[in-house]
Amino acid sequence: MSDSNSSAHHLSLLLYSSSRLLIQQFQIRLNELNLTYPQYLVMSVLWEEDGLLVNKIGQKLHLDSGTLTPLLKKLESMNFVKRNRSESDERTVAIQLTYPGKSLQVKVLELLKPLEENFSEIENPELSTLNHSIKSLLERIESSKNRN
Amino acid sequence: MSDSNSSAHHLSLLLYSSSRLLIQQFQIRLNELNLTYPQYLVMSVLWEEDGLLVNKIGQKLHLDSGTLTPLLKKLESMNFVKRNRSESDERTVAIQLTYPGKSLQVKVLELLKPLEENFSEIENPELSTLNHSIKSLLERIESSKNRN
DNA sequence: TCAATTTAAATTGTATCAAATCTAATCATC
DNA sequence: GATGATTAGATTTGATACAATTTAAATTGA
Repeated sequence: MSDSNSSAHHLSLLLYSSSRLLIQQFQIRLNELNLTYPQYLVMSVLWEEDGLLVNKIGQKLHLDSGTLTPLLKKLESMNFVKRNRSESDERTVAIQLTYPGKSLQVKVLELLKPLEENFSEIENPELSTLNHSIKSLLERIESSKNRN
Repeated sequence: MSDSNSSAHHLSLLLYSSSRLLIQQFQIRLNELNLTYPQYLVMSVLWEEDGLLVNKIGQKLHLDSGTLTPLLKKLESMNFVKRNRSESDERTVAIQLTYPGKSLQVKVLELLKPLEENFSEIENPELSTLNHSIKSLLERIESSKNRN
C-alpha cells in the first residue's frame, strides 16, 4: 500500500490514528470533570467568545446540528451553558455560559497543564511546521469540497 | 487560546478537524460500494495481509474489539470476509478474505483514484514531511502512554 | 404581497469509538 | 496437574458523527 497512488490513503490513516490517540490523552484527564473531548471543545470555543449561535460553533468545529444539539443539551443539563432562542431570529439558538461554565475554564486548564507541558518538549519549529502543514491541508480539503 | 500553553489543544483540534474532513472525502466515494471508512481500512489491512487475527488488525488501526467485533460481523454479513476461530488457540479469531472481498480491492482503487490524483498535486516533499511529522507525533503519544 | 426558496435547529437512523465488564481459553509456576 | 494470572474476543453502555428528513422562521422576487 506504499504505491505511488496511496498518499491520500496513507495520510488519512495517519490523521485518523493520531487524532484518536491524542484525543484519548485529553480524555483521560477530562474524565476527572466528567467532560468528553467534544464537550471540552465546545466549551473552549465559548470561553473564547460567549453567546455564539449553534451555527457558529458548528463552523468553528466543523460539526453540524445533528452532533451539536444533543451535546449542547447535555452541557445544559450539566449546568455549564444555557440555550436561548433569539428574539430577533427565532430560528437561531444562542449559547450562553453559566457561572459554573465560566468557572470550569480554570479547572480544565489546570487539569491539562501536564499534557501541554509534555508538548512543550517538542521543538517549537517542528510543531509550528506541523500545525501550518495541517492547516493548509485542511483548507485544501475544504476548497476541493466546494468544487465537487 | 493561542497562549504559549495551548499547543496540544491547538494541534488536537487541527487533527480532529482535518481527519474528519479527509475521511468525509473518502466516504463520499465509498458510498457507491456501501462501505464505510473504517470498513475500508479493515479491508485495506487484509488486502495487505490476509488471515490476520482480530488482535493484529486492531494493532494496525489502533482499534479494540469493541469496535472491531461488530464491524467484522458486518463485513462478514456483506460476504467480504469470514471469521474463523483458530484451532490452535480457541481464543483467537482469524479473518479471511472471501473471493468477493478480494475482488473488491480493484473496484475501491478505481473509485478512489480521483482522490489520490488530487493529492498528487501537493508537492511531494511537503506531503512526505507532513507524513513524517505526524508519524513521529504518533510514536511520541504512544510512548508517553506507556509512561502514564 | 405572498408563494417559493432558503436557512437554522431538531429529529431520526446507522455506524462508529472506547471504557468497563464478562467469558472462555491459555499460560505460568510451583 | 491444579490454580491464579493473563489474554483474546464479545458484550454493554454512553457519547459522538453524519446523512437525510422535518419543522418553523425568515427572505426573496415576480
